[in-house]
Amino acid sequence: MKVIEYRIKNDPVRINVVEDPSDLAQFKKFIEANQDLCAWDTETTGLNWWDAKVGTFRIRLAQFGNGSESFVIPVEKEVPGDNYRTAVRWALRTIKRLIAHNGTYDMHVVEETLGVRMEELAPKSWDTVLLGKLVDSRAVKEGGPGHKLEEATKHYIDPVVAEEVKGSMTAIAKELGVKKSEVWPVVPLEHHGFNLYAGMDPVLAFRLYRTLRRLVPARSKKRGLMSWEHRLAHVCAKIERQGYILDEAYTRREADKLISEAERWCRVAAELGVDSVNSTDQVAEALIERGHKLTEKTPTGKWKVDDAILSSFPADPLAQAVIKAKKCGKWAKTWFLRFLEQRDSSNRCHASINTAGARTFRMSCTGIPAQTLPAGEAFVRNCFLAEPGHVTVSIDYGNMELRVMAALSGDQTLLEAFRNDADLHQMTADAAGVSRKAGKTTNFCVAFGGGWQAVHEQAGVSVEEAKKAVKGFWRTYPGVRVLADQLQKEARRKGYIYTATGHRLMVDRDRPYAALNYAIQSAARDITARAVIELDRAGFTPWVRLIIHDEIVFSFPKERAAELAKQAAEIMQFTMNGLLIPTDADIAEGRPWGAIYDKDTKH
DNA sequence: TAGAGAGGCACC
DNA sequence: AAACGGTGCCTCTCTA
Repeated sequence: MKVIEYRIKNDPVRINVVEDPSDLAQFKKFIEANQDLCAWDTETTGLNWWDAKVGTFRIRLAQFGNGSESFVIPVEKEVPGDNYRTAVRWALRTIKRLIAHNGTYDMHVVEETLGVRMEELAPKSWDTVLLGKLVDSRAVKEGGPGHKLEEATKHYIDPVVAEEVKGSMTAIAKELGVKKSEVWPVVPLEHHGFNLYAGMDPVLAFRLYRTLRRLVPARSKKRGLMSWEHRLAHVCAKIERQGYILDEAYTRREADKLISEAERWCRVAAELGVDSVNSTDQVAEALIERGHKLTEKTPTGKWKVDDAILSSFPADPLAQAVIKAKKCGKWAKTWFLRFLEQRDSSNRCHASINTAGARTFRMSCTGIPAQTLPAGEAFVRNCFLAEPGHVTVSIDYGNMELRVMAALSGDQTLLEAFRNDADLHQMTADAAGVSRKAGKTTNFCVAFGGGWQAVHEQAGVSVEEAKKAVKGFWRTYPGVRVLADQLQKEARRKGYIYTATGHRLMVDRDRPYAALNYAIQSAARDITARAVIELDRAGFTPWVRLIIHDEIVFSFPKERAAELAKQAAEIMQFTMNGLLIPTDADIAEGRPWGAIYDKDTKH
């Protein structure tokens, strides 16, 4: 056993690094003594846990600890009897309460590499990222504590420790002469700095747990949010695990087409003097040289050269080439090539779902960036297929955020409009004496915390019409005014608001108007989250593929698709303060996700 | 040479 | 009185 002595402020910390199977006796003693509550973590070769089957992803270390002592187990090292791996499996199953920082990842790791199912661990896990979000959901750049281990350590424990831990892997990479992103698979298991870094993780997670638990607002606790958020995370981890089938042939074909198209337009641009179409500086300079007048600048004083500006020179071959080259290149790399790179050995892509990603707790999704795929068309969505013999089904909420606004405010006119299925956008337009477009944009802008300026820019209507529309909105729906004022007052007085479900959301002092949107957005997220949990209870999770704000995508067996869609839609729909948030199911005729759009366009 | 910031563009 | 909320990700550019 190698022992590393460390200090957090003045508290001694002891890190025991197992060097020989005979050291495991001491480890087992420690686990037995700490089995009621113990923190853990893993170090791995990379992030793609789904590649464990093909061996390009491996677990290297597993660590367990409390606030003052930890053990580092070199699981990657092969020893007779497989003792290290057996000991880790035993520890994970013996500990009654596990603490981890972003534990979903580690659960994927040990499931794929050690065969410990996440179903065994998730129900007894606390995740310090989720607890941190409940305390303060803001990122560092938003003035909050942040949620990475280093950030949370800096904010809640000790900045010196955070700096040393954060800096240690950078220093090791430098020492080994590799990039920081490449250090994980090559750093020797017994490297002192690596052992310190690894051994400190569970110690910090344990300390964070103790601190954060106390700081979770009483109201959130009373509403059961701690366990509710963990349950949601568990369901989403199962969705990540099963993944979504990639249509490899289609994806490759479309990628190739886009790449050659992009190359063709890049050559045209190069002949006209721009060899880097994504460089706004170059493009601006070339356009000016070609005699065009640029008028708009960015906030930092550079020439603005976006799609709208490029499109204003329809006769210029350079502008057109830049538009096409950028679009094709971006689409190829962001969607098609990325999916091909990310897929596992059985051609499935695994999204990474951050169940409380945004400061409003809205989920965010990477890997399959489901929330930013081009909407309303099949092109990119066709990369993903329902299982063989299944069809894609998409169920979404109708007018979710506006209905939530109505339900939260209790505004009688809005509620009445929704109950009668009235054309709300026309209603706003008529009440304000403006166009339908101005009315529709106003409805959304107000829910986003916007004013006439936003309506003017987005709807493309005159300043006068925009002002008239916004004024009309507040006059017509006075209940929303009351709600917005209450929330702003609360935000100004306390610096935060509580949502309908009991989440505390910090509001910037200089942007109190954002409170209305936070309340709406967060409540809407909770309705979708509730649906995800209820669908899981009803056994639907194996069919869930993606969650996209107000939409859930399923792969249902073809013969049962209509029946299952109906059941799922009923589970998802929700009555909030007496107002129904209805759901609508789209059943595709085939396996590709995009087929739901083909169906629409046929009619 | 990695990381951060900015610009741009995809979405709810 | 008025105030546009929340994301992911690619590329270029500058900095340390």
